[in-house]
Amino acid sequence: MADPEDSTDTVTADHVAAAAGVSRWTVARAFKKDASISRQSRERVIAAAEALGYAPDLMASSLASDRSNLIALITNDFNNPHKLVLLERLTRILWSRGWGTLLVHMSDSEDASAALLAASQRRVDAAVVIGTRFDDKMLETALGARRLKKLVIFARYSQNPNTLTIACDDVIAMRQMADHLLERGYRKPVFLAGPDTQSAKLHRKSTFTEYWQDRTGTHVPSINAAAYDFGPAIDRVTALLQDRTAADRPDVLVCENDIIAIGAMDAIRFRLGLRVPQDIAVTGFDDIPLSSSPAYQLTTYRQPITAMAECLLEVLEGKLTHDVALPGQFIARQTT
Amino acid sequence: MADPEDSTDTVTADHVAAAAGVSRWTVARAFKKDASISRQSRERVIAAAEALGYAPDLMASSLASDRSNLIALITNDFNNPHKLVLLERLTRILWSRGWGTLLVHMSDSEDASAALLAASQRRVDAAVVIGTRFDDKMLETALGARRLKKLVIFARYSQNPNTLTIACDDVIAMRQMADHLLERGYRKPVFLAGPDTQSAKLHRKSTFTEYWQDRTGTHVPSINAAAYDFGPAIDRVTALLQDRTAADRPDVLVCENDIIAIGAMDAIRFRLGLRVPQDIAVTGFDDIPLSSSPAYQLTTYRQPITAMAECLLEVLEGKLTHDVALPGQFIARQTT
DNA sequence: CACAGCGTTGCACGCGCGTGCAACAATTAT
DNA sequence: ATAATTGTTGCACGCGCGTGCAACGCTGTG
Repeated sequence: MADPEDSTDTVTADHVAAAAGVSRWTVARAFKKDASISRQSRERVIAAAEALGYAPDLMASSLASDRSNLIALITNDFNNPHKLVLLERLTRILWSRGWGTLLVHMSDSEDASAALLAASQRRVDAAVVIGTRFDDKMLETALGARRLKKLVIFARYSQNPNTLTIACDDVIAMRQMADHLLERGYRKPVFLAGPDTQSAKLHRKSTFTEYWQDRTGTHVPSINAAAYDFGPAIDRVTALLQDRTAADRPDVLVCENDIIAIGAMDAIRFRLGLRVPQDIAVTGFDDIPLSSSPAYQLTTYRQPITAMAECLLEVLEGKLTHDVALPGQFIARQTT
Repeated sequence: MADPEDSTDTVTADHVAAAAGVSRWTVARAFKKDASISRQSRERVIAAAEALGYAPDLMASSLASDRSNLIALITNDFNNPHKLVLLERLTRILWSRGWGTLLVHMSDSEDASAALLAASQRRVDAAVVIGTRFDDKMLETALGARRLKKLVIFARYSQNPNTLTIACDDVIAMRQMADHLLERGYRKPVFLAGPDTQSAKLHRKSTFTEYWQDRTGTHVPSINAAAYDFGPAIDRVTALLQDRTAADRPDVLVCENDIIAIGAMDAIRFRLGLRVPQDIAVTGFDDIPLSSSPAYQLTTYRQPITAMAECLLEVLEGKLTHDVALPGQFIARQTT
């Protein structure tokens, strides 16, 4: 689709150098932030580059240096709309700071190795696993085989020592959530979690149940949805609640995230004919766009995605080398 | 995060060649599909590569050849959950065929140039604009400045001659939708479209209104939501319907896509206190996951994403050089 | 006027692999 | 047995740019 009348192929730094009457390396310097170059040289080069339509070839640059300015964004769970929010924020912020983002699909846990391999073959400077459950051991073997400079777990926790975690502070969040529920008079919560995995999980369930135990002395039962999706949540909640009398029901379903909470609400309203929050209250986590729609008005907790992305930038620049858990924002709506 | 005890840095084809007792080029051949190489050589090389943990450097390969096997996926509208479906399908299929996907955020129309520039700097083999409205003229100037091998418009239509369109066949789809509505007895549709743009739009509105005119002789009024998001759709539909008597209302809202249809349903049910479909019917387009939830049960039309992705592969491989519009699947649910 | 000090510029070499061709070995036909 | 054919292997050169160093020119001081 290139214009045939102008098939100068690619214009390289050499062409610009010739046009500007300098050497190729001066051209490179003109495009480098803090390079040692005089103002007039830079201006001449930039003008020549503009005229020729030159832009540095990042791929060749990656080969010559040992930085690619490429980040692999690895995820698998495309059912949760929250992923879209994460992807949007990360790509926008990363690109604005000069990082390219390679989107990699990790279809299943066994596939982690392939995903990491693909990333390393592209010379990425780091791989970021986004809000995704995966098996920690699997990850370790994958890491062993394919060497990556950095591996960041984003919006999830991992115990893996070769890994850096950037996440929302589940502990602060769930305590605030519990305080809110106690204040509103709820006394019989059930925790609805996603699929149970060995690791890289969230701390929401354990924090909530332990804190609730501490404050009230009562145990919080918990159940699992088969996937982080509303369908399985509907099934699980329906199975939990059907044939129960009002006295026998929980008074609030504390859900691990919004998409599950939305499934829970659908089950409560459309399968069981009950009302939210009058019959059963519901809370979520993430504050996905749908949660603020009039149909749901979900009480939830918003992750500090932008702040987390800023942390990621610092990690990429090597300024940050330890795990980070950031507080988000509690959002009370109509479901509690 | 690399193991310190094994800092062999990167292992190149030369290392494998030495280990296998062949030349570097034989190593390259071993990894090439239809290369001229004997079976035992290949096996020796593969074994050596395995032992050393070698995988070809795709970045260096791109530099040497003129193919990067990289595709830029350009999008801007991260509000629509359908984007997540598109991204998931495309990345999965493309990676499985050896293509890497660079996710690029095109924040606004003026930014198209920057997005295309970023893509070209990474030497992408093609850029795919995904289900996104954009200004066609803007795109052309951007194309002129930064040369790309191929530019594909995916899930949208474009008149731009330098562009290839792969989309769902809106004409077939909307005629089927209209037939369905006529059959069910609806007679007063209103078309709810997204923001009005000059080009790269969809053919849904024009097809529906023209076909309806042909079959019934009546004009179809149409309105626009300010964005492809449920919030603006709620506002627009509320403004349309409030203060109207039942006789004065449309009997069906034909929406350009599901997320707008869901906003329309929310407005009808929660703002106006009416029922779907008894008071007003609603149709969508895309069949996003939420549309099948018990809360919505939306009548809609599913785009043939997998088939479209297959077409994209053929375009990338140069086997296909003309626009494609593929039929999808009509899905009748409870909102009509 | 000479010299140090500094800002600026040029250059050899290499990053890891692909292309196209030439040389070579293995196989078959004459 | 020799020549022609096919299959297999090796290699020079280059892709576009970064790194580190050496050389250059300029200013100001003794």
